[in-house]
Amino acid sequence: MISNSTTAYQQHDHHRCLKAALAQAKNRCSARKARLTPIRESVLHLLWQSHRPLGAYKIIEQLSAASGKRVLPPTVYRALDFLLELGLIHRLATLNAYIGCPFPDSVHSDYFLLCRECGSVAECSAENVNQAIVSTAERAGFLVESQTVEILGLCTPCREKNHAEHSDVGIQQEAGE
Amino acid sequence: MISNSTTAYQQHDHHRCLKAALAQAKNRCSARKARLTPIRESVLHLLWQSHRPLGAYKIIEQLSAASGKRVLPPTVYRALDFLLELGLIHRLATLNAYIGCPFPDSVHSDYFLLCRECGSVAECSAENVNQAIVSTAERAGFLVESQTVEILGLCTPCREKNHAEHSDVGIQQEAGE
DNA sequence: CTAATAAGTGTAATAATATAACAAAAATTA
DNA sequence: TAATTTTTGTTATATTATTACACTTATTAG
Repeated sequence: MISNSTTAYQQHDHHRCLKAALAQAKNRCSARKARLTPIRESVLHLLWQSHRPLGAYKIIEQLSAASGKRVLPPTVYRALDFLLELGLIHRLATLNAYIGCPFPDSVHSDYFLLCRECGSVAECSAENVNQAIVSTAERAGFLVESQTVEILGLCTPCREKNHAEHSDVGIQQEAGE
Repeated sequence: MISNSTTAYQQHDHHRCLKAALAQAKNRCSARKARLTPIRESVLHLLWQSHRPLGAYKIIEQLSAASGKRVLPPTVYRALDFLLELGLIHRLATLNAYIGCPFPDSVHSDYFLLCRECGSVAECSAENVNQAIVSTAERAGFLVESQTVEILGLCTPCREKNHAEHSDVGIQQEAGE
């Protein structure tokens, strides 16, 4: 299993994530003889501002704000299509939103852990999940070509925060007595 | 594992699917003291015309055509929300489309097998897939609350048809010589 | 190096999916 | 039957995404 769940949900030097992502993107582009133009790089950069996915129109807003001129939908969707094509980002179907791929180089049937509290999303690739899906599909006579697996729930920090809030009630009672 | 893959992809007495679905819906509604109004029943009925999911606006079209008067989006979305709430239908995030649930009564974390050729969708509930997802998420410190699993590929009949088409080429070559 | 071609961007318009807000009608409950 | 709740009708609009065509910039062939 590979996963970026630790960095995605916890305090970390995010600058390194960003830098790594941009470096990988450049590698991948030169390998494929594809051009990482300023617009495309800006969009990728925006998506790597955090581990929270961004909707296309948020990207349009932010890009407009940053550049000072109105960026229109096709500009952003074209950049998104390019980045998707190269496997540098993913689209989250349940959110209609986009997120940078932390490991574009390893071939992976990936799945996503969406924290409903903090909004951060980690990406995992687990052979056992993949196997379970493929083998179960096979038993139904179905040939798997691609998978969309999006898991909604709570990451560790948010779960701990929730616990802490609940125990506050206890603390208040103690304080009251 | 439970699944409706056989009926979903193959010739079958679909009238039985429809009848069963409507009966289950009525049961479920009376159990929950919810009202299966004519609009709601019509929408469910439309979704059970086949095993292919329908977009909301297709439903609007068909409902308008059937009733002779213009049905507007909120009418249909409200019915869809009601049916989703009761677990009688599902929304497929990757298609922005809706489909009847073949086993609303069994609690299930379900996943969907979408045939890209014929468009039919089967629903499965497999404990091993569920376990793999939950346990792998756990290892990432993530608490699973709900899952969206949509698998794109080919069902058996469509795979066989594709094979047949490919061997046609061979037959033509033989015929040409 | 320049012309020809391909790739990328700008822009306007619009498609497709979904929701908000409020009024009217119907059903349920008191 | 009156009061309340649930459902539906209707208008308007939000959100996400694409089409089509003109224009510019970059790459390639000669």
